[in-house]
Amino acid sequence: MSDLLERLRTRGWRLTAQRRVVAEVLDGDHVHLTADEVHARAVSRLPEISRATVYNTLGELVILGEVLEVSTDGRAKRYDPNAHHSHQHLICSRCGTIRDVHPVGDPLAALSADERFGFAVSGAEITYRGLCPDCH
Amino acid sequence: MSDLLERLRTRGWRLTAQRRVVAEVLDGDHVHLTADEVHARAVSRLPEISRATVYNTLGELVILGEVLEVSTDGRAKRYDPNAHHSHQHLICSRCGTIRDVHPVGDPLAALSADERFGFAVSGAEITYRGLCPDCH
DNA sequence: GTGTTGACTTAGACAAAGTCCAAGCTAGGA
DNA sequence: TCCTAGCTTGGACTTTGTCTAAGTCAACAC
Repeated sequence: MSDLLERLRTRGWRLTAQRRVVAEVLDGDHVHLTADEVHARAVSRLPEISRATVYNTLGELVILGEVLEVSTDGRAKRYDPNAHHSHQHLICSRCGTIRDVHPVGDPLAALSADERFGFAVSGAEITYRGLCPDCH
Repeated sequence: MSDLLERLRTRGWRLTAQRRVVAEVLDGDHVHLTADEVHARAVSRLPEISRATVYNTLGELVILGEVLEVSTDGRAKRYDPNAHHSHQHLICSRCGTIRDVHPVGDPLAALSADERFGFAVSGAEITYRGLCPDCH
């Protein structure tokens, strides 16, 4: 995570306490917090941090490619710090738990030319759904 | 579409003018309207229909399995009447156009047992992204 | 170390999407 | 034709996210 902050600094980011805290909150595997959850955890480390700053910082991290935005349920977007390892998501239909997964093969290969409607197809996001061990 | 209404009636649905209009608006291929778009089109046929009724009706159609809810961008959910033919979506990254597509093979086969984390995996949604013919 | 400055942060107003509720209406059965 | 459970309505409310004007401060120059 400190390398993340260093990477950002070399890209001209001003390293503020707020940004540091948001980056720390997002550290880890299988982390998929909503902006509000990030804010709640950030507040416990830096009580005066505002919602606007959390939204700003998350948006910047997404633009910089350091964090992925995941919107799987039409509710709040979730932020996934595992942006440097291509992966997909497996979500429990009952409790909402999200795991990062790595399917084999290239999903684009399954889409034949005449199913592409003239699009230049560049990527695919897969959401697997099922019941987690705790929910079945 | 009239068979849809008939199907719903045999399941105990009261066939009101409002529900009829919502069902009519959703008829067609590659239809992916937001609730607000459905409402706007419904109003042009039945001016007094309320937003709440459109939301209620769409929600019921989803529960009954007649319509799919698609949330691909974290903005408004879209409603897809093509629920009886399994399919995935191809979305233009610039203009947002959505097409129904039919990839070959079973996406679940790409997820090995030890990548399932003990989940009972039951399905997968794939969102392909790219630029449509008009946008490149 | 000190000063400067533009980038950053803040609180709160605002907006979009969706849910909920009490009151009134009506489709379809008796 | 009447009755009533189920449907619809408008509006208040909630959640999620964006915007703005004013104040603050990280990083650079000296």
